[in-house]
Amino acid sequence: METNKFSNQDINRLLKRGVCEVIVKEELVTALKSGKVLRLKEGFDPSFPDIHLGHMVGLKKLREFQDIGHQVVLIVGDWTAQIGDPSGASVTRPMLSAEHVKTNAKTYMEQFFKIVDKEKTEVRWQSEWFGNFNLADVIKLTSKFTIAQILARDDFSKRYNANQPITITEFLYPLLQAYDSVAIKADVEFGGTDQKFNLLVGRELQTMLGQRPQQVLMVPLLVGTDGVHKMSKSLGNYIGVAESPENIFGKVMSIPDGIIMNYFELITCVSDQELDEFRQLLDKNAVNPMELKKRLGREIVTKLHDAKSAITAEEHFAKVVQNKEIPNEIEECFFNLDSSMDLKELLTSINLAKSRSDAGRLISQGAVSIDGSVVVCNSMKLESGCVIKVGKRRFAKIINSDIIK
RNA sequence: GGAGGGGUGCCGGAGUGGUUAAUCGGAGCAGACUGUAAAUCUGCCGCUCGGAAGGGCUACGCAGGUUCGAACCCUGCCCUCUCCA
Repeated sequence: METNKFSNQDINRLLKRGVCEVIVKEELVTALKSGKVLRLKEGFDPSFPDIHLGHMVGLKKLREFQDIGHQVVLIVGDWTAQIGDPSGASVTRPMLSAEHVKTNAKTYMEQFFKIVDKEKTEVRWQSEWFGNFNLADVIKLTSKFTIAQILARDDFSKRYNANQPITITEFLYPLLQAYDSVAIKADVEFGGTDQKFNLLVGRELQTMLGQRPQQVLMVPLLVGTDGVHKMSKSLGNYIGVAESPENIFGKVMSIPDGIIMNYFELITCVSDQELDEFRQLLDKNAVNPMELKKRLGREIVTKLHDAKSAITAEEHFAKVVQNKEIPNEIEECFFNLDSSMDLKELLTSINLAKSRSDAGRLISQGAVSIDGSVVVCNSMKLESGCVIKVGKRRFAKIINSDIIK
């Protein structure tokens, strides 16, 4: 099987937009030109089954490689999941049950294949090779690297210098990931720039074991909706691939103006020429950034859902956020309105407030309104079918639970 | 094995016997404003009772102790870091 023929210009484009660094670039270019189908490795940790836009940068690039004929190998990190990627201050995690790993992997793949072509993807589980590992194998693997080498990784050295604990299992993480490359004979491994160390260990181990070292393609880290930190679930500044169109659109609208172009470039397919136009418009203040953000939101929702959802999501945003109106669809909540009505109780029980104290706070801050009028006291008469609004965008339609009986 | 640090609310990090539900920063929430769920400003930010004023309960690694009173002092334990071996 051969890949499609394509020019230097195509290769340039492929390795430029949304790519941070390629090691070794000349070799990858040669490999791409050779016409050989390359095995593109991408791994994931099934303890975090949710994909967000940050991951999408790399997945989109994988897709581009697929579209010209290359093969993706998706690795389910059912062993590394138990260690936890040492980038944070994470510690060894409890073993996930086999069942749990399975359901997480399923969830992950549903999201993964929204972007990557399922037909051109081979799914492999780490346990296929690590399941048979014994202590001798572990010793053989670990003896190939030194502590000094491992400590060269930025995350490790930072923690080490800050007198924070690092377990030996965490040191194992890069080695396991590297061995994956050997096991599947990877030609190229994809990852964020924060993965550089692990990716390079893969190259080393492959060389040691007589394989051709994989090429490493690093994609930039996407900044989160806060505009400051990298997008991550634990920081809460993420936009999930599986979220509703309304949520995705709204979250896109909440990004700071300064990172609009960054998002366009990394996670949409809007052409380079058009992006240049946008940049000029922004520079000259010739466009309201909000309009560009709306376009961005439409692009992203279309990619993750479809064009129709994008339109609905935008309408929803205009209606609810900009005009402060009530959305078309409101979740119905059942509550017994008869007995001595207690609004705090109601808000808490339908999850519009965390606790009765929280509900009290919201009421006193004027955040709660019923059918458009702001509530000032706790006890009041409610009609079945009334709409409660809390804050800017939390709504519930209250149905008297007695009626349906 | 020895010596010395450290464990505080979602996170970072003050506080070393009472006025501490615990300074401050970040996150989060709300209101105002706006060009948006941007930015900015203001307020809130353990649970619970109360319309409010105010009250009760729980909380500073764990378990005890001293004291009228402890995040703060003492004892033991657990976790963790550094240095020496």
